Amino acid sequence: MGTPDFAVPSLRALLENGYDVVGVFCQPDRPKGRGHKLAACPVKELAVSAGIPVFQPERIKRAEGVEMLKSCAPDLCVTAAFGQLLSQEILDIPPLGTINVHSSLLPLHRGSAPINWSIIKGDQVTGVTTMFTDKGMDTGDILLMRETPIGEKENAGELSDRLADMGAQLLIETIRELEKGTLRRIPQDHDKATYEPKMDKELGRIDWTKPAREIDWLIRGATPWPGAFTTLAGDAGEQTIKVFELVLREGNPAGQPGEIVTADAKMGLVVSCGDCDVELLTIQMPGAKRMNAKDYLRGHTIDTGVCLGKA
RNA sequence: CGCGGGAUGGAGCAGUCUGGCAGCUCGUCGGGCUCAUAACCCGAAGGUCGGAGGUUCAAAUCCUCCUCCCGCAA
Repeated sequence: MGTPDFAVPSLRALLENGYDVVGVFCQPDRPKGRGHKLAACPVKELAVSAGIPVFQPERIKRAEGVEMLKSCAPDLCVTAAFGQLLSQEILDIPPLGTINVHSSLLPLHRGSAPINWSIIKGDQVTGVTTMFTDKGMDTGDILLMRETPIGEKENAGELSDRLADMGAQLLIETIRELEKGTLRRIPQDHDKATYEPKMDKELGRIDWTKPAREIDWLIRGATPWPGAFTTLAGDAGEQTIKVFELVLREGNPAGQPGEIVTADAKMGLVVSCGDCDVELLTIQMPGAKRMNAKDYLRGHTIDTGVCLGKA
C-alpha cells in the first residue's frame, strides 16, 4: 500500500527480491496537471507495468476496501506513504501483520510529512524506520532503523529520493528478519514523540524577521513542494515569488526584514532578514520558470528599498 | 473543454496591439586602460524570431493548425 514516488522503490524491491505481491493499494486517480486529466499515481504505474492487481478504494476502512483486501488474502501487508489510515479491521487481515516504512527516526516527526519537517526543524540527522503499524498515527513498535545525515544544501525532494531507496532496503531486511524470526519490536518512547501536520501551501510563506538559517531550512524543507514563497507588491498588484535557494551574507542586515537591499544583474538579489542579509540565488516569478536571480535581473527590474512579504 | 503566462544570437528580456533596417541588459572572443575590478573604453563573432501552412509588395508582428515549456488550481 503506497501512493507517491517515495513508495515506488519499496514496491520495486519487493518484486526484485521475489516476494509474491498479491495486490497493490493506492489512492484513487485524481485530476492532475494542466488539463484536468486523471493521472495514475507512481505506485499504480509500476504495479500496472508489473501486472499486479491494483485496488484504489476511496476509503479502505469502508466495507468495500476491506473486501478488496480480504480477496487478496495477504500474509503480510506493507505500507509506505499510502495516504490513508488503517482500521483495526484492516490490520487484522494479514496474519503476519502490517509493516510500515516511515521516513524519519521515530518517534520524531510522526505525521505525513516527516521529510519536510526534519529539514524545516534544522535536524542534522534523519533516517528511515520500519515499524509494525497500529491504529495510531505512526505509533507502532519500531523494528529496524537507519540513520543518514542531512546534506548542507539538500532539499526535501532530494532527501526523499535518498530515503525512499534506504527505506526499500530496510524493508527487505525487516522482512528477512521476520522470516528468520530474529525481529525484535521496540515500543516507541511516546514522551519523546513529535508530530507535525502535513505540508500546506501557507507553510511555505517566508517570515523575513526570522534568522537566515531558519529561512534556509524552510526553503529547503518546502522544496520542491509546496515551495517556499514570499510576496512583492507592485504596480500590477501582489506577485508571488518562489524561492528555491539562497546563501547567507556575513554581517548585520543592511535593511529592515524583507527589504530588498540589492537587485542587480551583477551583484545579485539581496534581501535582509532577521540577523543578516541573504542572497536569493534561485527564484521563480509567476508564469515564469525557475531561474537564477541574476538571470532574471538581466531582463527585469526590481526596485530596491521595498519590503518582501508585505501585503 | 478548469483558469492563465510563455517560446526572439550562449543567458534573461523588449519589439507583436498599429506589418516596413533584429533591439536592450549581460555573457563570449579580440584589443586598450588600471596597483586593482562586480570598474571603464574600443572592436568582433553569434539569429531559419519554436514548427507548418495562409494573407501581403512586404510577416517576429495578422489568420489557421501543430509541438514544447511554465504558473494557478487539484
